[in-house]
Amino acid sequence: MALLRGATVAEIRRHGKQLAIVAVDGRVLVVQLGMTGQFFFVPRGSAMRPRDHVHARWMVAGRDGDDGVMLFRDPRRFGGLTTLASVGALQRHWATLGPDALTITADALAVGLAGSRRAVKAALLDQRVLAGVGNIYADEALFGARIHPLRPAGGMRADEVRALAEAVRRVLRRAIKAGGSTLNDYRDANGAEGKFSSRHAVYGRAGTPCVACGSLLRRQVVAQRTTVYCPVCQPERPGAGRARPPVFCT
DNA sequence: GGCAGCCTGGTT
DNA sequence: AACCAGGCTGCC
Repeated sequence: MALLRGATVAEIRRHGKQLAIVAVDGRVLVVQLGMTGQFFFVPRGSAMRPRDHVHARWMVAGRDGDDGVMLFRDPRRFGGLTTLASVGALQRHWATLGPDALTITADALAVGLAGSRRAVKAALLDQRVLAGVGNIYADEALFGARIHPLRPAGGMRADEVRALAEAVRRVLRRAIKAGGSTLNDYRDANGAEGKFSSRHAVYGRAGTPCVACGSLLRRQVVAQRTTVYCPVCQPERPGAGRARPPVFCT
């Protein structure tokens, strides 16, 4: 099945980190970028040459004459393109995902974390619990909520779950506004880098001072992923009594 | 639950 | 040459 060949795009949807291009005839192309997948738009007449690792290309005709070629590149090939026959199939496909992280509520997050003894960071990365958070933003959100990544997921106080849900929404909103986090590969469809990496509070900053308290940030593998946190702001054993307000850096 | 494995490229 | 990386699946 051609990947939407001949289709007119009706709408683009997103849930968590998955993208869906819905055609007027009902076909759906589901896109998972993985770690290095990217869409790249080459305007007609552009001198840009397709680079390596192009796995799909679409000739596109825009409404306002912005024609060109849309490429799907993915050097590491962890991403994927899947076609579905209908929006109903898309809904079933996405039923396996948890609530979307951009709008996660404390109550919905509490449901996902309840009863689990695994590390809260592992739960945040589990797309069935929460859809849309990866390694960078899991660390950033945990820092924002002052929660140690190894705390048992089901052991959060209500105020901590609330702070964590807020931190997830906030860090994602701010990252999106900055165009995302470019470490090496990430670019938007016009080739622009994301500027949020320079504002990471913890990710990629192990061994440097915490922006909130000055303690040296610690690196530790959690849930098989590199994890950076502040051992002082994010205590392994939460202090009994009043919680300090979450700290966000700019 | 943890973990290897899928790939390539950049860094040490 | 070895190690590391933004994600996810499937096997123990």
